[in-house]
Amino acid sequence: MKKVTPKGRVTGGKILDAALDLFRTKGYDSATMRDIAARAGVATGAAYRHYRSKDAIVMAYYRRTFDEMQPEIHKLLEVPGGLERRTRELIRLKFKHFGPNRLVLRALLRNGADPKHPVSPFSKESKPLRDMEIGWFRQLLADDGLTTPSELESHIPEVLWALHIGVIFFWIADDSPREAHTMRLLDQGMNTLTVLLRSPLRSVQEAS
Amino acid sequence: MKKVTPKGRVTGGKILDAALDLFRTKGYDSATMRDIAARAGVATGAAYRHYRSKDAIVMAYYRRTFDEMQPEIHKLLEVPGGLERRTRELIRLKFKHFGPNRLVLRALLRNGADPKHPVSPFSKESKPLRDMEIGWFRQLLADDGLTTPSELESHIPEVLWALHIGVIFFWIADDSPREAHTMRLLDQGMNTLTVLLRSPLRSVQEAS
DNA sequence: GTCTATATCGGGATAGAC
DNA sequence: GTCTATCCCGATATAGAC
Repeated sequence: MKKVTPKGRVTGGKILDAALDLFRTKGYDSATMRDIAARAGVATGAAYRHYRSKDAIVMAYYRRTFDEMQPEIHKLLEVPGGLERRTRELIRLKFKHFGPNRLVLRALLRNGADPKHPVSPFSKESKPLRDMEIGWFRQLLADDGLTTPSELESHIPEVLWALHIGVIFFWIADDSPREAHTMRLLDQGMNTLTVLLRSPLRSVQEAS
Repeated sequence: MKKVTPKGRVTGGKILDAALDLFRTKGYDSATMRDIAARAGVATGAAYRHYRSKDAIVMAYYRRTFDEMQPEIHKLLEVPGGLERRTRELIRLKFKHFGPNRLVLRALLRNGADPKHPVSPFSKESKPLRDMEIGWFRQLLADDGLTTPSELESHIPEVLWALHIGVIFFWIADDSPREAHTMRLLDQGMNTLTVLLRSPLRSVQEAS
């Protein structure tokens, strides 16, 4: 946990890969740290050297996937388009990248309701990642002409981010075929939301 | 878990009380089953005879509180009033009764996102309780003149129930002073919601 | 600084004798 | 129903090889 040497990075990656593999096949709870370490070809103690806890492995997975999707996110943020469509596409991108390990995320969100817990999206440990994600929404809003009157006072991007977390919670819990419930929520909810965002918040009325 | 003898019911109650006591003072995680059993004056094994798991104790707490609030719920359902106000009051009632053990509920909702998990509000084990709660919302809607076209097809009460679970999730996670964020969400959200429910869903337009 | 090996602890859950 | 012993697993600690 001190320095990140090249060797350490490789081993850390091996452990992460082994863990994901086992999480997918056996499920998060059934995959023990001993299993994970064994499959990665290291001792259990070594696994704990790289990851503070079993949860931390899932966090690392989140972080890695987050990084991997950056190019697509930036592409999305560059091409213009309506707020509604772009917000929906942003969330769809998350679904696409995290989809293969949707059930693994459940393990993370178990403690998601506790802001004190390190792995909660609301924790101070998650702040750097959270701020970047909030930045996405701030830009989407700005591109749509909604610049906040006093930059410090408006929390609309944060609210949008919180809503998107809500959608993800819903998605994680959604056992309908092809997650149809979530897709419906996303389609209809985003529509409603943008309508709400438009009318009372803009000082200047702009036709869409 | 087989038969409920009078003696067993008393013991079960003692264990539940001891557990709640410890949960409040030490927190859910720190209160061990050994602690709980010891305080209740029984062996650890005995505790497991009455409750399948530690979670199951919290479920039993939920069930007991649910029963205790029934009189007030029914009173609420009897007196007429607007949909918006009554829905808000219904949720407020939950806050009132579960408030003293709000943090204990966190333990339950940890696995809330997994419909397969017995303690999830969405699980088949929770169905009886869930159906009763959905019934509340169905009645609120009916009293407001919204009878569903085809009784079997409309899922609006379920949706309302799911939203109310969302509010509770939010409440559990809310660390703002006096849970102010939740209260604001409740006030503003309910307003928006009823507006939405009214316009496109009613076949007959009624002025408020 | 990275990793192995192993011992140990704490706590949820279970089995079986009584 | 009770009680004890036991298992399992996450997490920690330690000593030493490289």
